[in-house]
Amino acid sequence: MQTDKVNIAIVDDHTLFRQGLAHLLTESNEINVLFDADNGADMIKKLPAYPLPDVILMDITMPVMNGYETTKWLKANHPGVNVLALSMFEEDTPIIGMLKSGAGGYMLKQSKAADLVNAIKGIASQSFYINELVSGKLLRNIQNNQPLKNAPIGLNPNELKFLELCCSDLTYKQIADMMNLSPHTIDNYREALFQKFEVKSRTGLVISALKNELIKI
Amino acid sequence: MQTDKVNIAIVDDHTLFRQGLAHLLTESNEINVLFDADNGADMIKKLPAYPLPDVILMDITMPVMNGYETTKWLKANHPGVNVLALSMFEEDTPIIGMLKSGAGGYMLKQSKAADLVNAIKGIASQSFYINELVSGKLLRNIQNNQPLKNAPIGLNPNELKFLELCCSDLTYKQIADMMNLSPHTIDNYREALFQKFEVKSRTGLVISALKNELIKI
DNA sequence: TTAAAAAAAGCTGATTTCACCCTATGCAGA
DNA sequence: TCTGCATAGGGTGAAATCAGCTTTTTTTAA
Repeated sequence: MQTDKVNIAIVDDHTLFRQGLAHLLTESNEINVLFDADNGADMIKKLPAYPLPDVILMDITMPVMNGYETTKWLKANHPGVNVLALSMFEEDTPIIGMLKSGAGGYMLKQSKAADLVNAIKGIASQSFYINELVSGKLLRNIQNNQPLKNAPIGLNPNELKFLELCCSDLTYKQIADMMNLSPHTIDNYREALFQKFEVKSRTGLVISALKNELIKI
Repeated sequence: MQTDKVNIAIVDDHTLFRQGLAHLLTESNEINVLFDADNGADMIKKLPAYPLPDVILMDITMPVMNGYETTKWLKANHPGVNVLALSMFEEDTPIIGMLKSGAGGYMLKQSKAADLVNAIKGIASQSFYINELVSGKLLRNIQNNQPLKNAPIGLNPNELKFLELCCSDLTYKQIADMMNLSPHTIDNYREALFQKFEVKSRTGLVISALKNELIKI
């Protein structure tokens, strides 16, 4: 019946995906899509105009305000709203990162629609939804009992800026100039990021950053 | 009326996107989605089971068989079927590349649904659909009258394999070992690809390959 | 079968990147 | 006040990467 429907919102920067998903979910008759938004900032702007959603489907990499920040904002300002992360990648970092930011579940865009509907219903009723993908990561996290990337998203604004400039044909020297910093300082950033991402080359860094949905190309 | 509907198929490896889009387009009442497929090989398998589509919406980067190959196969085996490329990027290379492969149009996944419906109807009736994105590229192609990347997709299997291995933490030496080639030969590939992509570093190469939808991470 | 083209392998040197070493400053908490 | 920590800056040397050119082998086409 109408009143039992789960009210959701969708935040993703690809219009066709977002609107397509809205139609797909609406057809399930168990979900009501209140609104959709292009990115976190857009969502914050639209939020007051609608009833508070039960669940928000959240993309991670988006322009202006990404999924990590937006989820943290939601938990600070509307702790009752549940967040279900939607991503293309199944790396440790974005999964743990989104959960730590406050998401109650993590689904791949390669999922089947029925599984997504289940996840939305689960998260609406229990505030979390642990699928195999997530439980596997959590289990390994415990079994290895080393903290296993539980704080890998801690990038300061300068490091993030550097990371973005890394994804280009620019040399480190050129990046240093663009950021008005000494090449040595840039080298510190490089060093720090190599350790955080456990990579040995700039290329590895770029690939990791993309898979961890920290940057967008 | 029913019989005027445009029959289409959707080929894309992200299930939620593909199915969402199918629902979205079905609602327009002008489009009938016959079937969808995970990649080119899957499409070829499913094609005989349905009436021949008027238009096929084609993603570019897909596992097993990508959009370029699949479009070429369609033009060779079912020249009457129109292909509309769907991509996240607006680089020259994939646009020109898909058009050369035989696509009749090119749309971004950031497009609005109404624009996509227009493109589908246009391509169904005229076999092509030239939006601003495509016409701009074509115009520049003529104005600069240098061939402007009209043959940038010409990678042999070894180069493609090398390109994929480049998107990692591996050193060139390790790549040479994995491909059972001398590091010097690898250096030749690197040199050739740097020229084709007009880049000066391995990082630039990786970013270009991703934007040109030649590889998938 | 011979010439041309392409692929593979090689060399050298300049530049960039990588890995470790260090110091100084400012700020928060014990 | 002292300590720890994060940020910023600096230096050195080894390794990897980049750029350009040459040679050999294989394939293709005339």
